[in-house]
Amino acid sequence: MSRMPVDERRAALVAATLAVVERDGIAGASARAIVNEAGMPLGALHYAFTSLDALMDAAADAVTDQERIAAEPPPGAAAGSLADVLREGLAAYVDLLAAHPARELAFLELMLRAARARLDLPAGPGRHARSYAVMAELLEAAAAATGTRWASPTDALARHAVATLDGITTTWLADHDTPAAHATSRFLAAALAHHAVPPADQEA
Amino acid sequence: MSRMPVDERRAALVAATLAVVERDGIAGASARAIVNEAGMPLGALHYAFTSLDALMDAAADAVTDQERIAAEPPPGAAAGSLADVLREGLAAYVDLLAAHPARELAFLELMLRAARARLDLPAGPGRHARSYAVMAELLEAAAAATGTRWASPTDALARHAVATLDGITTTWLADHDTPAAHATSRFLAAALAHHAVPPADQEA
DNA sequence: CCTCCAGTTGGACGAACGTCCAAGTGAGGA
DNA sequence: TCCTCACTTGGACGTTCGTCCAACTGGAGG
Repeated sequence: MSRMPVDERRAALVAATLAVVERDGIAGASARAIVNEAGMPLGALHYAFTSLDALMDAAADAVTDQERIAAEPPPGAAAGSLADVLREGLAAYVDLLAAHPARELAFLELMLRAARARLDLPAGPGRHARSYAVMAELLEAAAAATGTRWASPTDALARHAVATLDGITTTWLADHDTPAAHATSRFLAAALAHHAVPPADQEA
Repeated sequence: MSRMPVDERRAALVAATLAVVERDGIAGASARAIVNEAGMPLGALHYAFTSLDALMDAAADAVTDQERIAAEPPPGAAAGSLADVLREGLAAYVDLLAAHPARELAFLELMLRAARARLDLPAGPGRHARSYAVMAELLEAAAAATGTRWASPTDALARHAVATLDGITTTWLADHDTPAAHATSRFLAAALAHHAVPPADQEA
C-alpha cells in the first residue's frame, strides 16, 4: 500500500469493515481482521483512524449514507394503480433481503452499535434522515407516476415506511419466512395507499 | 453460592446476562462481567453451561419466550372503537420503549446474534412464534371487546403487527423521535383496523 | 467424630485483542 | 548520485478474553 491518499485509505478500510461485518458479524470485526481484509498492514488502521471505534463509526455512517432502499424506477413503464406500484417496489426490497440477508444483518448490527452510543444523548436529528428523504422521494414519484396525490405529508409516511421495512427485515431474520415477509410488504403497501387520494377525487 | 440447584443457577445466570447486555451491550457481556453481575465465581459459568455461547443462546431464548408485548387489558373498560383500542395498546408499547430503550436495544442485540447463527439454516420454525401468538390473542381480544371481527386471519395480521413494532423500535433507537414513533403506531393501528369488518356489517 | 465425595471454586493458561512506537522505506530536492 | 524526511510498517506491550482443572469445602453416612 505504498503512497496512497489518506482519504482513499479511509474509504478502503470502511469498505473492508463492511465486508468483514457482513461475513463474520460485528463481533468478528477486529482490527486485524479488517486490515487483513483490506490487504493493509496492521498499523494502517491507526494511521488513518484514531481508533477502531472511530473506524466503526465511519462504517456505520457509510451505511446510513448509502441508499439502502434499492429504488429503481419500474422497468415496465405503466405499472397500474398506486397500490400496485408500491407493492412492486416493496416486494423488490423483500427479494433483495432474501437474497442478501447477511448484508442487511450487518447494517442492523452497525446501526444498533451506533444506537447504543447515542442512548443517553437527548434527541439527535436522526441517523435515518437520509433514508426518510429517499423514501419520501420514492413515494412522491410513485404518486406522480400513477396520477395520484398523497393525503398525508410524505415525510411522515416515509418514516412509517422505513420503520416497517426495518421491521420486515428483523422479522425475516428471525423466521426466514419469505412469503410472510412479502405478505407484510403488501400489508404496508395497502396501508400506504389508504393515505392517498384516488385518481377519481383529483383536480380539487 | 453454596449448594444451589443447577436450574436455579442457570436462571440466575440468564437474568444476569440480560442485565449486563442491557447495561453494557452484547460486546460487554463477557464471562467475567456476567458472573460478577450474578455474584458467582467465574467457574460457575462452565459448571452450569457448556460455554459462554450456550449461555447467550439461553438468554436469547429467554427473551423471545418472554412476552415482550406488554399487553394489559385496558383499565377503563369501554374504550371505544377497535381502532381506538389498537391505538391505545400500541401507544402503550411506544411509551414503554421510550421509557426503557436500553432493554429493547438489548433484546434486539440478542435477537441479531441468534439471527446470525441461524443465517445458513434453511428455514426454521421461527423464533418469534411466541410473539406472534401473543399478538394474535391480543388482536382477537380487541375485536371481541369492541364487537368486531377480523376479515383476515389473525396470525397473519399478528406477524405484520409484530414486524411493525420491531420497526418502530429500531427506528426510534435511531432517531429518538417519540412523537414520530407514536405517529407510526397510529399508522399501524389504522392499517390493522382496515382489515376488520365494522360492527354495522356484522351477523353475516 | 471422622470420612468421604459430589459439588464448588479461583487461579492458571494460551490466544487474541487494541494501541503504540521505533525502525524502515522510497520519492523528491540538492 | 546522495540526502532527507514525511510517510509507512510490523513487531512489542499490557490487557482481557474463554476455557479448563486441581484444590478446596461442607453436609451426609458410618
